[in-house]
Amino acid sequence: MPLRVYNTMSGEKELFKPLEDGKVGMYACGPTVYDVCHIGHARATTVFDVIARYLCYSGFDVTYVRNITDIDDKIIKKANEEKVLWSEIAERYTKEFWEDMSALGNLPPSIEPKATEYIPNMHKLIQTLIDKGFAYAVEGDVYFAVRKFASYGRLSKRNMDELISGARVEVDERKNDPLDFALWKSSKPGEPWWESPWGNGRPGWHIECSAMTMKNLGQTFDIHGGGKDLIFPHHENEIAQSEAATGKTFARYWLHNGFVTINHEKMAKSLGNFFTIKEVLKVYHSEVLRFFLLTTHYRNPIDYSDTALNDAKTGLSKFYSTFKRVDEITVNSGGDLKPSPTTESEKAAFEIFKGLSGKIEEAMDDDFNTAQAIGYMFDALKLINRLCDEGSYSIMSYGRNIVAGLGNRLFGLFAATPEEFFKTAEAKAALGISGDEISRLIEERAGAKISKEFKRADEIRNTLLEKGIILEDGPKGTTWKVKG
RNA sequence: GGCGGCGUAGCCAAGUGGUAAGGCAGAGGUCUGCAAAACCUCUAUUCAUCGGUUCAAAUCCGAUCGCCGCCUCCA
Repeated sequence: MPLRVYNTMSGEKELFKPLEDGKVGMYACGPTVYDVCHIGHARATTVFDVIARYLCYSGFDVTYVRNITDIDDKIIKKANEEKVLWSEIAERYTKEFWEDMSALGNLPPSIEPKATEYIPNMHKLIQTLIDKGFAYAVEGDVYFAVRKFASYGRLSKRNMDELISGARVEVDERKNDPLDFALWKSSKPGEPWWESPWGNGRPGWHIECSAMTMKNLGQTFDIHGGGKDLIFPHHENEIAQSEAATGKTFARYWLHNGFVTINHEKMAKSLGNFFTIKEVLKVYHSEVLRFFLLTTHYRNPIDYSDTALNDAKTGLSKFYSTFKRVDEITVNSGGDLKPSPTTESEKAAFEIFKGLSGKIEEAMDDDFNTAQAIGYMFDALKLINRLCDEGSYSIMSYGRNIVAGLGNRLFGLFAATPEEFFKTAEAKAALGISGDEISRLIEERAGAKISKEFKRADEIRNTLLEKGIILEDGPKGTTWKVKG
């Protein structure tokens, strides 16, 4: 099955064919490090992490570049507010970002360039644009002349006249045209600056991405990704300045993820309706958040709510419960469980498990349809449980390994052992009762059950249930978990 | 105002021409001291509405209604 991806540029799903056989160059816009990351950042990075994982899985030699914007007006503003150096802000939130990524199970990109490390590259690019007549310098600022770039607006599907008539374009007298954007900004007193041929200043927002992609991936590369909100003006401007400078196609496939919403409104700092990754991870296991993000197709909006997260938690727990169940049986039956299907039912199940990767690949090949892929994993899960009920342990164990393996490799899930997962999930649920107390009550109940004092046994179970603890009587005794 | 997108069961969500995946919640059953978990069965003649194209449409086209996003920093 060939991979097809939705390209924002064409507005259609296209057959994915990299520039160079077997190799993929991919760039995703990373964070501006001026504050802690919220769930929107979690989605974007998780989406492109999974895309990078899948491309690797598909056999491509992937160079995945994700930048860090470490100089920007917002960073300077924050530094002024706190009366510290801008670099201190950038370093602090870069560290926070890395912590979040690691907690979320996102793999580090192949290359993680920082804007400030590419100032000379930006200068060269800006000079080329001036030489070619696409840019002009005014009093230490350098602007890109949008009108000179004929196909401006192709990605975001707008034309320049419409943009002008939109009332929200800022007016800056020094620009030749209101749509022109800054490539280089002169520094005001007290602001950080770098030397340049046009005077001391700092880079404009868009130029860094062009400089970093060209240096790391070449003038033309395969995939450029980011949130939908970056389509205009950021990516439009990247295309303009890059293609004007090189005369070549910039990125060949443009991928954009949808927003995380709350009550169907975009999660945004300005609306104050955002949750930081760290806040959410205090209450939910990181894989719950990851699972939640992957159960909706990456281009669609996803609405964040406690209900949605709890549903995700229930769904993910179902996988871990099954793994736990299988592992206990496997350990009890002393290891070596090579799949040896004998009955018709086992043979059929064996074939289904063998075919699971193919089904999931089919889903992922269709513009990275993680939602459908996870649906197939649920089907397989049900089958594992049934085999478990029927005592077909070798096939059951085989299925467990297939599901856990694919889920881990493709989606970054199931990295924990079931014990770790439930322990963490329980700890995060902020119980009103200690683990020791629960253990004591379970013991008391076991005694009551032996002496057939079922009334007392039920009393204990109900007491715990009121505190959100569900007891499960299993072959190895009673275990407990937190109500979802 | 311009541009883009979305509207699928109680909720979430796949499906983009061939007769509605999956999850959560709900009902019944098996199992259990009773439960929980697991499994089995059931739960949208129908995909916002109205027209059109087609042998065939949730899927394509047009109109209408509703929601959201971008046009300013934004994942």
